[in-house]
Amino acid sequence: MKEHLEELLSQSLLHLVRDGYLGSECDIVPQLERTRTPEHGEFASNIAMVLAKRAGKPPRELAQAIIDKLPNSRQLNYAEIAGPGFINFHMDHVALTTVVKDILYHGDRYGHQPQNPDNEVTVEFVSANPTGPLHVGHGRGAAYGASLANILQAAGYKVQREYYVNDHGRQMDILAVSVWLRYLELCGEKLRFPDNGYRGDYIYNIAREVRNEIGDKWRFRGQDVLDGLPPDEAHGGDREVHIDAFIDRAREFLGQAGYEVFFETSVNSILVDIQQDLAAFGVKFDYWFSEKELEDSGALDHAIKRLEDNGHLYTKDGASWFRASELGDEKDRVVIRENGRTTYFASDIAYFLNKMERGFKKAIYIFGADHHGYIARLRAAAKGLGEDPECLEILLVQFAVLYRQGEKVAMSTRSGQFITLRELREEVGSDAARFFYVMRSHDQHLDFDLDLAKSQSNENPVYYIQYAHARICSVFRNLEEMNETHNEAIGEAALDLLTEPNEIKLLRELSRYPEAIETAARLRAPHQLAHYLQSLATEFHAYYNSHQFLVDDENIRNVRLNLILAAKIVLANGLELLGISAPESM
RNA sequence: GCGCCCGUAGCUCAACCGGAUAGAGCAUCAGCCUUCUAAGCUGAGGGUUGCAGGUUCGAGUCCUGCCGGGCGCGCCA
Repeated sequence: MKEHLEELLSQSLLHLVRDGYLGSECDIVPQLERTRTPEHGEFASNIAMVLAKRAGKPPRELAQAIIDKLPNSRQLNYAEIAGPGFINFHMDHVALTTVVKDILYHGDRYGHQPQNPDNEVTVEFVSANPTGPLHVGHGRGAAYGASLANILQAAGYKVQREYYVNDHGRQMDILAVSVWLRYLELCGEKLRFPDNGYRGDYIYNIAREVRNEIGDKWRFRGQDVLDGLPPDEAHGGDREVHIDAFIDRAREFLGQAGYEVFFETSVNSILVDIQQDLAAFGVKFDYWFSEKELEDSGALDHAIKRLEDNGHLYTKDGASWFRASELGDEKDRVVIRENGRTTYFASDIAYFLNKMERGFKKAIYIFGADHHGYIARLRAAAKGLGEDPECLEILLVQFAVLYRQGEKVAMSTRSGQFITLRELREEVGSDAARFFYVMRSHDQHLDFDLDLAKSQSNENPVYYIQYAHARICSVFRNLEEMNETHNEAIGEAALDLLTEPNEIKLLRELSRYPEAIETAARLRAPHQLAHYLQSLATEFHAYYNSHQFLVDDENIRNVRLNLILAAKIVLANGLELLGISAPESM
């Protein structure tokens, strides 16, 4: 409906340009937007006010000229000037009822654009280090990323969902050592656990796993392990120095083979856990990208060489630096350390280049708000690589702050004090959690009241939407019990009977779905879809309460069934994109 | 100190390149189940969009300053 109007407007403007009314050039795309109130019709355009200066005419006069040149259309009832120069478009009834036909015809494809293979994007999200289970902070990124990816796909993008696995760095070493220490404890050794180690219960579980596999093969006397290590923070030392010495000690005692057992088992065990967790949350990835792979495949060297060739690297203090400050970052960045190892940032650069070389037009990154420093850094990297920085898009998801009994819940992975995504899912359910996470704009802080989510889960807005879907299903069940069938053809022939105010409002809402998808995709705003579904459910519930569907008159009955079937389809489509189930009954 | 994000109803939040009378839910108050699921519906009250300027036909939205909150500023990952 909107597209049709845009076409009409463009033709009118074209006429005016040809007649010399608007001056030489007119490349302005007509802006159409939904009106706030029905008195202003379905759509309004401010085009006359925008072009008034250029045309040298008062806005209202220009508006009249535009209206005069509008081609005839049976969908458009009339257009009128309002206020300072708005053009309000009042649609014909047939334009609204056609929507029902469209929806029943297209089914779960309604409102979704055909996939354009030339518009390929990669969306990277979650990418949490495999050092522990996902917590509720990761949940928001997961829900947001998954929903956004689905919405982009519905809007016609070809989407690849990626998870970057940091299976390489020092944090992983700390993890392996933490597991080894817990393993020694299980063997009966008494050791002091480092301040900087990972403390969660899951570390014990992995240690137990290793021990079940290989018994006491890697047991050493606790005293020998600790002997001569620099003091930990609690004893007046430096926790980083202490843990690094511990890592060296582990490599020394365990040897290459033994160290790998702890390292690999830890990473794999946690990764599998994360994968299962996300799958149960309805979040699927097309590609789990391994950081280690970057080094092994030569992609890392390749990217660094590209920077070098482009003249963006220099050497200082034995390290290799990227001249990021000349490309918009606040300071230069090390890519190869004095000790010869590449930095985490070097991997980021290589990964981005890899994405571009795989042919993506756009690489979308979804990061937690604490990563905002990455924006300038990665953009500099893109420029340094000679890639278009416009291909890089970083979306920051603000923190979800948990509240329990009115108190902020403190969280830290290292201390093992966090609420896991799994716990949240089990407590409030996947559907409610998915909805809560995306019902707010991603750039807003999210207050997640656990007690409220748990105790009052029946009042979650998600149930309101699902209930609308279930009610419609119930109507059709009742129809069957009455030994009646729904005849869509009769309904379609009777579309002009949909004249009740509640029906008009529902029709209007249904016609807005394609626009909601388009807006949500363009603004990277799944919450737009969440809000749309809420107001669609509102219109349905209002209709349900004011009119009977299963009436004797077969024209009215069937046309109303057509309408609510259309509503059911759109509700299910929208919920699907948000990763939420559409139950047949509740 | 420097940088990024945010500030809208009692609470949690919407408001699509700057558009018309700033909207929902929760909470509060008053109503609606002999008929398709009351996890529902109808109605009411509730606002100087943090403050002060500026830009223009028009500002919650853009610019400047201030106030308040969050986060970030490693040869960490």
